[in-house]
Amino acid sequence: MEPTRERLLTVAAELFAEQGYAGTSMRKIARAAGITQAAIYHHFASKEQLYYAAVKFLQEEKTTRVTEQLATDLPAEERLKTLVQLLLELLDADPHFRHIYFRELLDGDEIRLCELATNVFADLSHVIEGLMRELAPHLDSHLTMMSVAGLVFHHLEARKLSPFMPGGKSEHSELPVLADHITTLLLKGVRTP
Amino acid sequence: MEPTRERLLTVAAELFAEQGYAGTSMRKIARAAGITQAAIYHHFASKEQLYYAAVKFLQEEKTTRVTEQLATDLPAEERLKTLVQLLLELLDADPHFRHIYFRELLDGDEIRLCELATNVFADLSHVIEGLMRELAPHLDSHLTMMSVAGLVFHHLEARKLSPFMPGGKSEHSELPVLADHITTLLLKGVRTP
DNA sequence: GTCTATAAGCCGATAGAC
DNA sequence: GTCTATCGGCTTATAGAC
Repeated sequence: MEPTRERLLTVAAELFAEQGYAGTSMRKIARAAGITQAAIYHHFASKEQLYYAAVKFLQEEKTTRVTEQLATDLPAEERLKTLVQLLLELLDADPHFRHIYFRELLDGDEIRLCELATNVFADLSHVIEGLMRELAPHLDSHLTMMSVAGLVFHHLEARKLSPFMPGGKSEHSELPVLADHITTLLLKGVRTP
Repeated sequence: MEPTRERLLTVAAELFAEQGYAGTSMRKIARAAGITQAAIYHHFASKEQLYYAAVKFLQEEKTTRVTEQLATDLPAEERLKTLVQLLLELLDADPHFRHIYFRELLDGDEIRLCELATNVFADLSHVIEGLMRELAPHLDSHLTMMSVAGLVFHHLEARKLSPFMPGGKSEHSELPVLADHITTLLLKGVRTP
């Protein structure tokens, strides 16, 4: 791919993730990419098309590592631990992807959400759903998978809010602490010591 | 309160929740409120002050019902069921509040998140945290409380995405189904049938 | 492939009449 | 308390030179 086009996609994805669609102007993107605003239109027909392309670009090659590391013959409980830890690391390292996920959940129409599910989450969600079916055959594996996603995404994103909530401590932002909490909750619930 | 001011707060809260801060213009708000854009400035000094006031307005009297219904002498497990069900109903009925929560999580600075935690969530979060401490003394009650919030918020918001994810069915959008799933997961985890 | 220049319109905010 | 009119600036997008 042409370097300018790729640079545009990179900076656009960052800005859209940080400031949202309406909050990001073509001028900001151009300045961050080191060209003028008019030059963007040589690469993309409109702001909306640039947004779509940037979101798609941000999503590529995101899920391979997780699916690979889960294809082992370890017991299901161990694979769940690995899964939660990897998801936390992956999404912690990529706040832009996380933010775009939330923004699409809020603003995305059916078409974009369908694309998100099929193009980005397809492999990963099937692996998670399969693991949950193996681990908890008596539960609805779709809902269990969505619970895993909700726990990971929300705990990571709520670290900004967490210090102001009752009992919030700085350790609650550490990934191993979150991983241990989520894994324990999923495996045993709140009742079993 | 003057009726125009209250109408402004209502429509502004809706628009900010639906389209975000940058995506909502003073002209849109004015049109929805039935006055001209300039007239808003008689009631609020700036767009930012209107946003703060609208968010605060949306948040008032949101938590009283939950805290009241949890102040019973039922066993802790029953109170958890009631809590999850009430939270789901409350947040399902108020998508604007839900969206503002996510938008503040993404865009809010420390000051606004601190205000959110103390002005809006204070009572409710303390009640939930206390319940979780009673129910699971061996776990970190802060993290358990944040998990409850994450599960409820995410399951409700992800209903738009859910149909495109593996195993997604229309029943997964029904509140009793979600309530049962979340409660079971919290109480027993995924392993116990 | 990038530039300058510009069109056409929306933005937040203000001034002043009523 | 709401209006009309307006300012200066920013927006997306296009035209045309290089």
